[in-house]
Amino acid sequence: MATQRPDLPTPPGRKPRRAAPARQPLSQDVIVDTAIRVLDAEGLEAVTMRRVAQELGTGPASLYAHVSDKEELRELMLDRVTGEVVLPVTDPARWQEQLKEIAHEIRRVYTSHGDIAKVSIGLIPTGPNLLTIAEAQLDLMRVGGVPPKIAALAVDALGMYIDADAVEDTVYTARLGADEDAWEHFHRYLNEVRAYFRGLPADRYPNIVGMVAELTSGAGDERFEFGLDILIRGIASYVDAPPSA
Amino acid sequence: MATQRPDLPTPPGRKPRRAAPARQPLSQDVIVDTAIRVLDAEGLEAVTMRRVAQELGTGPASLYAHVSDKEELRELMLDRVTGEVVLPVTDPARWQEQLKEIAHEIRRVYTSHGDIAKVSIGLIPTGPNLLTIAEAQLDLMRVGGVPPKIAALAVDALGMYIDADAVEDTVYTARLGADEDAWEHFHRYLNEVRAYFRGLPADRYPNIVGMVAELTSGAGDERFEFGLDILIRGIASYVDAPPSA
DNA sequence: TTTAATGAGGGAACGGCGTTCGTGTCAAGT
DNA sequence: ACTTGACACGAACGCCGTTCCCTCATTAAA
Repeated sequence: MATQRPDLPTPPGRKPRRAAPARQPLSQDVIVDTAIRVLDAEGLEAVTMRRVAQELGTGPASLYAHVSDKEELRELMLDRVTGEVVLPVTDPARWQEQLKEIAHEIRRVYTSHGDIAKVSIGLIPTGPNLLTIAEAQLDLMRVGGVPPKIAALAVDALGMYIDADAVEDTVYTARLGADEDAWEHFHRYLNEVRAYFRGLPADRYPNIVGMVAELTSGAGDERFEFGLDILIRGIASYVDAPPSA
Repeated sequence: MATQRPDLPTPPGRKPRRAAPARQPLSQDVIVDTAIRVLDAEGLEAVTMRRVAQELGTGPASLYAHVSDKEELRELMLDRVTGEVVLPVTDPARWQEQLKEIAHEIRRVYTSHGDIAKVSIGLIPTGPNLLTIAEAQLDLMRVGGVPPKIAALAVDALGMYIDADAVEDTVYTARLGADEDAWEHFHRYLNEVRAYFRGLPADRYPNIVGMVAELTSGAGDERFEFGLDILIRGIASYVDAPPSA
């Protein structure tokens, strides 16, 4: 950083001011901002107290005045990120499509922020942004005629599916950093898996061997869409009466 | 440890034997065994190289002759655990029920082994035990008349759902150790969440406020069963023709 | 205007982590 | 009897989250 030179005596007529003359004053917001910048650039594992502090030109101890915990910082990051999700205006005629749109949107936001989905998994959503999303989903299912109990569980199941997919996505994207040949490595690995499946004993694993193509095909988007379709169909199967509003 | 005293000369007539006289000879199997014992007792976070080594009465460096990585150890643990899953014999008439039975069985095994589900998430299943499970699931869907492409994706979606549910389950079970009053703490927290939901502005979150009971009810088992039902219904909705065999 | 209280900032340290290096030790092969 | 090679492991490196405690700018009270 070299903003300080303690080896030189203070010149006369100049009071020895604080170390960093005009740095931003360190608040929860700027900490979360910085943490997300590190997350985007190097993944969730790189978001350590020390790293964030260093990025702000200070020591790790300074963060604990604004954030109680590393866990709290992670949850704050998640809430900040979920604020980027854009929700549609409920259209009763398209409730199933809109449910899918929301899922795709969440996935888009998650996968654009490294491994952040890992924070979401196994966390009861209480942040305002996540609540707004849940509200939109519940609204769509209400106008679609899904029974309340089913709708409540569907929010849960959808969330789990989106989280798990996003995590899976980023696991293989983030392997070996975001170097240019990460894709090549991934494809190499996928081909290894394919060869491994094909080479399995056909008498013990007839279905797997016979379905290698189906099991290993599908880029992230397509696979996600299919799984989503299964879920939405399942949800829709509970609809008895048409919506009233 | 103090099993050795290099500062004293070796007494005559006694060859200075190895430190530990008759310890088990350290193999990949005993390492995985020990790791799982720690996992069961104190959770996945406690499974560190040092901890496992200590449990075996040795240093962490010794493990690296049998296990390349902590990550590899985790995957070996997962594979060992999935070996406990008991699979039904395919009965075409009950393919949907049996698909559910498998899911429940996996969940039972996972939740009986601490946070092990965290390892499963975002990992292409290549271990023999996980492959056997996938084979059974594919077989059930084949006889059920589910199109191969859908079946392949369904295996994935089911796995994600089971993993995510098991993780969520253990997150709140494992909070504050497995002390006797962990449940009480959990219920206290759940009541806080309920009160928080009820206190939300009803104009912005009408559905959430109106569905507090549905959203926060359901012990793990019931919730899991409902989500599973949604998934199976979705899968079944793709069945066009009845099975041939 | 002076003084006292407040509380954020941050240097240093503690205990623990994954992993590597180099050395020691022993059993099997020659 | 000697070599060799695989395994065991003490020690160390560079990380980590978190806490202790002192410095010091700011602010409220006198």
